[in-house]
Amino acid sequence: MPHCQTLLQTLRQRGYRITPQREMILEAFAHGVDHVTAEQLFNSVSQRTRSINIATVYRTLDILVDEGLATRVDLRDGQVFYTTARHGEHIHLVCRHCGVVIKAKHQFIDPLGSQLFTEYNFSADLEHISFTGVCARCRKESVVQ
Amino acid sequence: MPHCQTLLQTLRQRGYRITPQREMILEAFAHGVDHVTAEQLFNSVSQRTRSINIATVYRTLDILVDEGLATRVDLRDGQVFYTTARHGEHIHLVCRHCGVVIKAKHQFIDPLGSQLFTEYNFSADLEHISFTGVCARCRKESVVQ
DNA sequence: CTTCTTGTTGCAATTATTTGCAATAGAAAG
DNA sequence: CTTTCTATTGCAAATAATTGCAACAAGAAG
Repeated sequence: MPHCQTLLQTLRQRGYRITPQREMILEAFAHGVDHVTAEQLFNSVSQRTRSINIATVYRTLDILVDEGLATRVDLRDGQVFYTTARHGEHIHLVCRHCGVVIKAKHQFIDPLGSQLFTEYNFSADLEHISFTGVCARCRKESVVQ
Repeated sequence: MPHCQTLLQTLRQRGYRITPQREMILEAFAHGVDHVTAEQLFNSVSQRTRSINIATVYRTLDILVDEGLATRVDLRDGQVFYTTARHGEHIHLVCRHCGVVIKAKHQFIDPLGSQLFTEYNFSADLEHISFTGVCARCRKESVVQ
């Protein structure tokens, strides 16, 4: 079953209505690249139909995030990206100096997830976590702390 | 030495000019509450002077983040907060369902920081990290995954 | 103290995101 | 299939955040 079908079914199960707009947004979202912005999704869907509004894209993405089906990734300089669980789990290491994004092995974060659950009864969404910091090159080049 | 003086000195050392606007913003930032929005800082400084512009607040906060002196915390529903390193290290657990924020012990994340440094030579900013997820109550009440 | 360089500011315009509301249309029930 | 309820949409307006640019001023140099 394609990933977008999974998303649609999940939303339906949770009481959301499936509209043509949502179908198209979810299809573009699930089949697209790793990270997309709301704007990119809107443009993608716009090529197929005129019955789509940027507000609807934002609202649909909000639902996905609230339901844990997507993650909002703030990769520096204000650009907000969205990503699905489909693209394999990994950690993003974002350099706040040069903006480079390093994909790190996800396993490093597993112990943390367990601890947060045990200690705080909190189920953290760690599928697509991202950390900011300074990469090796920028640390060498400048006196950036 | 007050925290705002430390911030000022650090910025000066790194080649930034110290303007009255920056002094006032940093003082409000360092002496204020744990988390503030750009808007709140602007209002705070506005009470003292008319020589302040919201754009300057945003630009100053951007510098602080780039320099690792502040952290941008996206606590759900679009509100962006900023926090300094002064307020003790801790992890934020933000429920994506009800929005509650739980402060967790910071020590849980230390091993991760070491691993990222060893494996990727990446120096992650883990002072004020925040994770989204679902809190215990919301997990009980609904069928939220 | 004065000069000079260039980083910083304020303003206004732009872009990004959210929201209120009336019209529309899923989907459950008959 | 039709009705009914109400979630969802599109639109326009509101709000949040960013950016270009000319005027200004911090701070180094003399």
